[in-house]
Amino acid sequence: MASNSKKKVSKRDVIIKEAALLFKEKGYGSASMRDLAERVGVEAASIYSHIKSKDEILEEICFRIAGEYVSHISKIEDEKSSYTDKVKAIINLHIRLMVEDAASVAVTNNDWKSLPEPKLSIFKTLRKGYEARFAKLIEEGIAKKEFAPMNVSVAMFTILSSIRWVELWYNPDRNITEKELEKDITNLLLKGLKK
Amino acid sequence: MASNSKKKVSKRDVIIKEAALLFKEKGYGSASMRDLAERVGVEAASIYSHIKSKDEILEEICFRIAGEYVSHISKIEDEKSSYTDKVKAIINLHIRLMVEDAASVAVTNNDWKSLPEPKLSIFKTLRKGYEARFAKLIEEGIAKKEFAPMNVSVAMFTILSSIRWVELWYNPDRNITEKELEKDITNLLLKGLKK
DNA sequence: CTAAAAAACTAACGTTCGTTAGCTTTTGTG
DNA sequence: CACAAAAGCTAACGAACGTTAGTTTTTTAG
Repeated sequence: MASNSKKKVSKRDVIIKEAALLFKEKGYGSASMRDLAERVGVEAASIYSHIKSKDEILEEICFRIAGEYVSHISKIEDEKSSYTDKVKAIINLHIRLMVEDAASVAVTNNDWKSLPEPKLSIFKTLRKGYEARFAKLIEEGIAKKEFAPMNVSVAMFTILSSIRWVELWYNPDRNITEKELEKDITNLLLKGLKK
Repeated sequence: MASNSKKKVSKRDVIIKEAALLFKEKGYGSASMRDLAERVGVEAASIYSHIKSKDEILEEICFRIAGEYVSHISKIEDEKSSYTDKVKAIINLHIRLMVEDAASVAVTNNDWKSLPEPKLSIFKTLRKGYEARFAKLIEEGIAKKEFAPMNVSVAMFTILSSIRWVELWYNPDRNITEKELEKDITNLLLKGLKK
């Protein structure tokens, strides 16, 4: 019988998804291809029918997530809204990505340092660019008196990293919805920013 | 007699300090004993004159940091001060530890998952206990109307993880002092908490 | 149904890993 | 100075690692 009805999820995607879970659990350096193979239900060597190397998996995870951030911040910059709403949109973006794809976000946060050159340098540049654009929004918000004067880097990094805990804590069974989570975190962080 | 706890910095301490830097840089699983030996200026096998295993180094780092947190929160609980000041004291504790021993704190945050059982379970219990005590302070602060009503877990984890970025960013050469850093972060987070 | 393409398997490669054994050198103490 | 303890060295072990080669099975397409 036909095993695929429509657009099927490729085995490659299954491998990368499972790898994200594994890397999150054990850390990239401590996770082996044989661990991964077992989870996928296949011999270790068979994985190489779908991917070129272990490094390639990490690259794919990190750059997909980085791409999500970068593509969304462009939209946010272009919106005709207050800086408060722009920052709110960034916070919501980070929470949504974390909730929707916790494993990949966690791996990107924790294991990007294991990217091999030259991908490591490219990733760092991407991240630095994203941070610079976020910082600029905060800076302009301060200039327009929407936010209180403060060290822009401190504000930005505090906001960015304050969302990381969600990875360790959130799971859909908890009696708090994504919406409530967003509301509470956004409120907590925005009050601190406001003038 | 062993010159362990006397005046001089033992080689064992040097090894563990260097290991913290190495583990922070590459991640525990990706760092090898030969990497570590090279940094210490010794052959890999010689390290085993001072420590029992690679795992033991990770344990020592994680439990020393965990101990710092636990011992300080007892003092903070006992102080006769407002809940605002208690939370402020916890934030300052986290910032100070991060600035004073960035590498060990980073390793504890990133690599505790690699602790071997039964140490892993013990560590988790320690951390859960610490979090429960911190949460209780926030809860009481809300009850006493010092803080606005909100989800206690969300507030606690947001505060706890918001300080982690300092590891990636802070270095003594930056033109911001630890005091300024403390002031800005504390202000940002406390305003969000306040009623 | 057939044949090619894709994906799985077994086996093994060369490396690197954490660690041990056994010997030599350095250091601290009386 | 004597000499034991501490700390270093070289060599090597077995295990695990990422990965490749070669073969067989499964899936896909005409």
